[in-house]
Amino acid sequence: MNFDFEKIEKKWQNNWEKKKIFEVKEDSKKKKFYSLEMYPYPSGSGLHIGHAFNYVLGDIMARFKIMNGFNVLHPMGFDSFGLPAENAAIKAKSHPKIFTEEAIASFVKQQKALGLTYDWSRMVETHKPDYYKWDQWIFLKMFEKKLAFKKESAVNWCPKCKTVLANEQVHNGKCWRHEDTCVEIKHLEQWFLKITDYADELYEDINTLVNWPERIKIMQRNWIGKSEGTEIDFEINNKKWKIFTTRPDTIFGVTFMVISAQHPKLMEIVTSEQKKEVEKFLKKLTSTSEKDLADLEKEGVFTGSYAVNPITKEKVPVYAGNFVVADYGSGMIMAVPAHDDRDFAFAKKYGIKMKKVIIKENELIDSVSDKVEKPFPYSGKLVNSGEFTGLFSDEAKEHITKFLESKNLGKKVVNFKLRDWLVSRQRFWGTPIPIIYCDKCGIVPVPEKDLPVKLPENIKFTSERNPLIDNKGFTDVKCPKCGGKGKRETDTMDTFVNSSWYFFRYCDNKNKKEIFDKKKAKYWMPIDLYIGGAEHACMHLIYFRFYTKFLRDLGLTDLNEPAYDLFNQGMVHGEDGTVMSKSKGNVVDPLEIIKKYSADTLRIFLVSVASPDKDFSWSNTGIESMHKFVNKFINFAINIKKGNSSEKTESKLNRLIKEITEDLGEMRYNLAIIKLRQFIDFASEEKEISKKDLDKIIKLISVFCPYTAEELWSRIGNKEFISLEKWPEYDEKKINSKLEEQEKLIGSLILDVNNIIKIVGDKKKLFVYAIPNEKEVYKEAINQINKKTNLDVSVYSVSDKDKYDPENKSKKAKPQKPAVYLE
RNA sequence: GCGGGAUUGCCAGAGCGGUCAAAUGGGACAGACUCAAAAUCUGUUGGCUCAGUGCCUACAAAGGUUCGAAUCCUUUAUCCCGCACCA
Repeated sequence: MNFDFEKIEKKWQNNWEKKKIFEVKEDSKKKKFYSLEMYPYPSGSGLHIGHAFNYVLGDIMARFKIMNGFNVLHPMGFDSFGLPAENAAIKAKSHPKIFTEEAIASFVKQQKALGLTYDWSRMVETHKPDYYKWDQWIFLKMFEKKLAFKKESAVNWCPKCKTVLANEQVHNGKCWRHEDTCVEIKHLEQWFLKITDYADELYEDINTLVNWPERIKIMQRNWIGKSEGTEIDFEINNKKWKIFTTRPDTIFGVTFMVISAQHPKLMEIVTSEQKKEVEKFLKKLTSTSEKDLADLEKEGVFTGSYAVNPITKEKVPVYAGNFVVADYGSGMIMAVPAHDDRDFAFAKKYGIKMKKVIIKENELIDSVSDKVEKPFPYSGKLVNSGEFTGLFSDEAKEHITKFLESKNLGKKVVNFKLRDWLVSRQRFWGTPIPIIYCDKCGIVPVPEKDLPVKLPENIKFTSERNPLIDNKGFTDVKCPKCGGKGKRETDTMDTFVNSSWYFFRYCDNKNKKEIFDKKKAKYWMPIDLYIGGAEHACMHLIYFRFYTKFLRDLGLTDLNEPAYDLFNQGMVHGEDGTVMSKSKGNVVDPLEIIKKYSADTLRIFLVSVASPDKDFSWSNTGIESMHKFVNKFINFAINIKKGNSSEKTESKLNRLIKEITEDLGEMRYNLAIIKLRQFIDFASEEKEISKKDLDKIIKLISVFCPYTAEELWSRIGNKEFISLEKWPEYDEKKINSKLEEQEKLIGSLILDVNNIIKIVGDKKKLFVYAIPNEKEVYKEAINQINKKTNLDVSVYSVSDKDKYDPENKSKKAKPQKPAVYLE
């Protein structure tokens, strides 16, 4: 067989490219489908098998949709700003752009090899000024609306990345890029995006994402962390201080207060007598900050001040504590040691008194002792709570809050765990923040007409710090307001900014006048199917929702959400079942696989092992066998005689089309492939098949194996690209259930015969005794039975007088179960 | 600690109330072809019984719901993944 995969792949790649068949335009007459895989960071080590899996999943859907008449937008781009390229450049004393563009070229080459239906004319590269210009533009819009702002706060600093990180980029106290590196807490002035303004909407709209995986939604809900409670004013030194609590029903149990050690106004509370103690404590904190945060014991120190409980008017001591989060709520809490585990631990340690105010609902008030042996942090019935005694927690929460509201001492509020997004990075290879500092005018945004603020080409990585700082050509500018001396901001933006809206730019990537054309975006958006890994649940997948909502508020889109359908693919593990890693030596390189087998073999194998949302392990024998199947398919298509299809073939083919069409729509690629294989096993045994049916069969495989399909398609005499052909339709009427029924009967007969042979040993002749009306079924199948059993077959009806039946087996015959005799 | 998800035959992986001793692939074994091998094809692959439609034990473990459970519920165990002092 003359089928050189390498040549064929090149040939069709070229043909597709020359004819630009995957380039698309808006067409209001056609239904659109936006199929998107998360764009990669173009790392120097190239495309790995996980990328390949990701892209193939999306590509199969894209191809399926194209063939079903959709106008399919299937673009690809690169998240090409970022640290690895910068670090490589520092090492080689070069420019990150060089590394980045080399890496992109190699990515593109590999992606093209995979036979993907990308519209390359829409490629987006975030490190190019014509892209990041619009990052800056959005930043200015946010600045205008006070959503981009600068503030000093305690921030996460990764000593390895030498930059600050967003909350989302800190996992277990470590940097997301450096599992072995604890982040440090630094107090710095940094740029933030006010994502918290959208917290409630981001939280509530999760409910509209019906086609997102449940676990991603749960993760986002946890991350945004909406909780409803009460804000209460406590008086400290004649000033009101707010606290947030979800348990206002325990307010009679407050025996102390704790203010966060990081609270910016901590010192206002600290009395002069306690100042030394507090400062000692704070020092100790910074030295422990590098320890594993999770194991920190609850510690604190008395501030010297007392707070007045707004309801009981009791005076309770105020502590500074290490376990109170500074920027959640108001950074201060009311402590109820009898009903909270943490408060209990703290009170025990410092010998603070406790007061029981909640008991179990079924306990009697009088029978309860005042001693607190362990905290009871649940809802219950109030005791020792003045006029509220006897109420259940839920009603008490309401009544107490109303009471406070009536006295103007508190109110119902909603709080979120979500923090503002820290976007400043002290690194070179990112989007410059378009801000100029002027001694006279302060913070001045770069005027829109001056965008983009370009990264200089001519830079030197001399010291450890961001080379922008020492680049006078970059930093020294005139103030756009007063014309005086100004200095540019040298921090760049988090790369997650770039990826927060790239999917909009695909809709109109060459637009020089606007971020994108509203009409074009309206046509293509939202993303119909977004495929990527689950690791972005609380980073990219929150940010891109935030940006979409912001763009909507700018009037650039009507959408509340960028993607209503999200799919998380599983991980591809090494053959040993563990995560692929160089050190384990179990890495599979897609390029090598393509070379050894073919891109089609790789594609179809990747989606054949398991359901695409599940992790699966690479298998060398598995890909081997898939390659055999691809070859078998080719042999079948080339060698089968083109004539007429049997009724059985037609029946099976129509059922196959029906089922595969359903499976593909639901992304059950693995099941579709099984059915396709079974069909080919069957069809290979057929004498001939009609050209029309063969066409359909090749179309079915084309979504998995596009190169092979194109080649076969043209070899059997078709002119157009199969990639653009119409998906086959099935004819329900051709599905012959009678034939299917008969096949089942023959199958079970053969099973029985084999079973008997297993027991009694080899035989030569088979006599079948069917009940009269089934005789014909078996008669028609004589050849088939013979082929499968290698026996000389005779078929009788039980009522046949002249039948050969020496042991009188025929009397055992039943409907659907003929009697048999072997000799 | 909290919250998700998983647990199927030698392995991988379908199945998600009856048609299930459980698709499909890999592996293993046997057979056909061949001088032989590779490729290809066929069969077997829980146990017992047996010239077949039978019985038993089975889908992590134990209970439960049901006429009926791999499939639903409860508890337990193991594994994976997220969040971890958010008041």
